Amino acid sequence: MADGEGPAPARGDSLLFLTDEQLRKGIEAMFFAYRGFTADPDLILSERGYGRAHHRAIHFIHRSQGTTVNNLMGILGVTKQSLNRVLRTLIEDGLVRNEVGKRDKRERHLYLTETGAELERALSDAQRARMRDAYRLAGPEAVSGFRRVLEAMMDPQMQSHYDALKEHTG
Amino acid sequence: MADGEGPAPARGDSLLFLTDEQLRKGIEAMFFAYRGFTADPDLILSERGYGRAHHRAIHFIHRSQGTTVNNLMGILGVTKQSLNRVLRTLIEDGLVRNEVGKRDKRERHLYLTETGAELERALSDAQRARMRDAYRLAGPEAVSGFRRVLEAMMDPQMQSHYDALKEHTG
DNA sequence: CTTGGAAAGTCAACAAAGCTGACATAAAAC
DNA sequence: GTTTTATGTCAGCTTTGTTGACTTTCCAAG
Repeated sequence: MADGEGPAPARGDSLLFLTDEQLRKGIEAMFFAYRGFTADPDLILSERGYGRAHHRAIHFIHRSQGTTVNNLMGILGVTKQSLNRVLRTLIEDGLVRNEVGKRDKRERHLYLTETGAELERALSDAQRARMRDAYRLAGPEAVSGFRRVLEAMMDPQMQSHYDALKEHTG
Repeated sequence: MADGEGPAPARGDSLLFLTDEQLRKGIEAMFFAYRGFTADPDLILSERGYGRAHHRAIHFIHRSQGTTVNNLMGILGVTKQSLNRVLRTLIEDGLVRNEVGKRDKRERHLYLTETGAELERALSDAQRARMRDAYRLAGPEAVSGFRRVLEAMMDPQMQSHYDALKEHTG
């Protein structure tokens, strides 16, 4: 509560003095920013009768075309039943395609259809625009700091999902 | 898709070249990090039969003791009915106190009781610990970048709620 | 070849937390 | 004295999560 936003007093090189107030600001920043982060896609989604759960499924199917239901469950951290409800509507609506595995026929590999890819583009265009503007406003040095803190905030499990595609795509 | 994580090529001073891949990583970082961000409080809350909505109410009542229902609605961005359901249980359980306004008797000012403050401490201790560890891991320069990007990502409305307490508390 | 277990799908029931709409009361504002 | 504001409440609906039970398919190990 005491000194708040003043220049963060640091000891040594990487040891930080962090007041509860500074931490609280970080916590609230996450809260308010996450709202902005989802605001634009939410609008597009609600126009088409979908919700955030559909967005997440679409995003990660796009990111890893051919992924399985099981894998998607792990990434999204939801149950089979919860995910299935979302996938079923997306398949029925022709946004997602369901392909029986060749090696393992129990698995269903998930792909976006052209329609699905269109929605994905609309959603990620909006979200990327927001992210790009924020990056530009914050400046180049801020971007890497942003990412570093977020990565350090993840659970190790999620870190590995996050890292998964680093090798081949970035 | 092309060069991915390589050193971000910048043009001029504050103009950034941002590939879709870099932006996608930022988007996913937000997604996965938010899960870590809420994981610890969620555990504590579920032990006591509360949810995230209760946490948010408790947090912002603590932050601005004596705030009104109307104000809280604005901060949380939910309807009166939704907020009321949460507040009612918190008041019934003796975590929040409800005081008729002195100047304007229509208003109810909200305060945490001692029990409420205890839960708030448990929740924010956990959340601050996570935030502190992330900050320490990411290093001092990362922290300000983190905050700057998040602030730039907020909707202007939310920015003002976020800034509201900057003046008196930091 | 049989059996055990994994992947997927489905049904049912439930809960948290959001929404709209309608309505009531008290008090402030005009 | 009428209107508006702040709050609270009732009812009903939606989205998205949860358990638990059960089935089908099929890989893999015995």
